[in-house]
Amino acid sequence: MQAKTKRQRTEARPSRGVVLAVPADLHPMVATKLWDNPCWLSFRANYIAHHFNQPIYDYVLRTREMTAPEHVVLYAVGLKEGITAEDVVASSARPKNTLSRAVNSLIAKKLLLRRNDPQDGRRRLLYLTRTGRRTIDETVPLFVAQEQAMIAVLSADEQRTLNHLLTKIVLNQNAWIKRITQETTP
Amino acid sequence: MQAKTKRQRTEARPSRGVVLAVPADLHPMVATKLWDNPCWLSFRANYIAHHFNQPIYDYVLRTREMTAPEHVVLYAVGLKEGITAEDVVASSARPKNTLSRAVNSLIAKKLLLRRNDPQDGRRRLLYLTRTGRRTIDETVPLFVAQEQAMIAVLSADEQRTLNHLLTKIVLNQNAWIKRITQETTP
DNA sequence: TCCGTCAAGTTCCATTCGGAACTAGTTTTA
DNA sequence: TAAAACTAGTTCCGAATGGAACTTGACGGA
Repeated sequence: MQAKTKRQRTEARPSRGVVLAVPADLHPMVATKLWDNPCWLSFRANYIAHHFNQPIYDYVLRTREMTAPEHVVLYAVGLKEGITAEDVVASSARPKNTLSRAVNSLIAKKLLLRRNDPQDGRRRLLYLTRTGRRTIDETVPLFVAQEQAMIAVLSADEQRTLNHLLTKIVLNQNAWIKRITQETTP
Repeated sequence: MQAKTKRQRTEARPSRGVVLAVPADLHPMVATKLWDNPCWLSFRANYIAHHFNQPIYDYVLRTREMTAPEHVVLYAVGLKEGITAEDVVASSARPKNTLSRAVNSLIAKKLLLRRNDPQDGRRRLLYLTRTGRRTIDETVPLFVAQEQAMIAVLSADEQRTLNHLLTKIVLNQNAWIKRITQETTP
C-alpha cells in the first residue's frame, strides 16, 4: 500500500467550497479514480455497488450455499412474489440463461416454487416456499445493516437527497440505455 | 413487458413533497426495486453501474476486441501511468488473477508495456504504448458521453451534490468494508 | 386460420472466471 | 542477521458464465 505523498484533497468540483476530510489510508488509485477521472459517476456507482455486493455474496455463499445469481433471484422474489424470471432479468445485471439456472437450482433446493401462469403459457410465476421466506427473513436484515453502515456518514436529509437524485437518473433510462451501441450502424 | 396498472408514483421518501415523473414504460419490477426495497441505495448503485458498464463492455469487445477486465486495466493506466496491477485490484471489482491475465494480454497486444520498479523488485509498473494511448484517446470520449447522457437529467448543481454525497460514502469506507463477514467468527 | 414475428425460458458448449496455492521479493523483529 | 510475516504477481484447475441457438407459446394481420 504505497503512499506517494500524503495530501489533503478536495473534491474536483467542490460545491460552495466544501472540503472533505480524506482518510490517511485512502488508496492513491482510489483517489485518482475519484478526482482525476472524467467518469466520476460510474466509478462511484461501481465502487459502492461492489463493496455492497461482495460481502453479501461471500456471506450467502458461506452460510447458505447460494451463488450470487441465486441470491439475486431469491431477493427479487422476496420483494415481490409471483414475478417471472424475465422480471428478474429486466431489473438485474445478469443474462437470462444464468438466471434460468439460478431459478431451477433454487427450486431444487426448495427455496422457491414455480407455477404456470394461466393467462400466458410461456410464463412461470415464482413464489417463496416456507423455507425461502425464512431465508429472506433471516438474511435481509444483514443486507440492510450493511447498507445502513455505508450511508451512516450521511444525514437523513442527505440520504433523501441522494435517493432522489439517483432515482431521477434511473427513471431517465430512456435517454441513455444502450447509447454507445447505437453509433455502430453506419 | 407487462404493465399491471399504470400509476403515477412518488418516491418512497419524498423530500418536501417532491413528485417525480415516472415514464409509462418503466418495468414494474424496476419500480418494485426502487420503491419497495429496503436496500434502496444498493439497487440504484448496481443499476446505474450496470447500465453504464454494459454498453461499454459491448463496445470495446466489438470494436477493440478487448475483454471487460482488459478494459478495466487499460482505463486505469490511462488515468495514471506507472501504476501496478495491484493498484487496479485495489480500485476495481475484479480479483487479482483476472487482472494479471488482463495485463499480460494487453502487453501481448502491445497496448501496454511493463517495467520493473527499481525501488521494489516485486512491482511491475505499467505504461501505455503509443497505440494504447491512441485507444484511450479514441474511446474515453464515448464513455464520457455515455455518462453525460445518464446525468443529463440533473442540473449542474444537482450533479455537484450527487458527486459530493457519493464521495462521502466512498471515503467512509473504513466504517463499512467487509462488515457482514466480521460476524462470522464466534 | 394460417403465417410471420415476438416473448419466455431452456440447453449447448467453448470460454472465462476466480479461489487457492504457489513463487519471488520485501519488511519486520527478535 | 535469520526467521517470520507480508506483498506483488502468476499458475492451476474445477466450476460458473454467457452468447447463440433452440423450444414452446402468444399474438397481430391478411
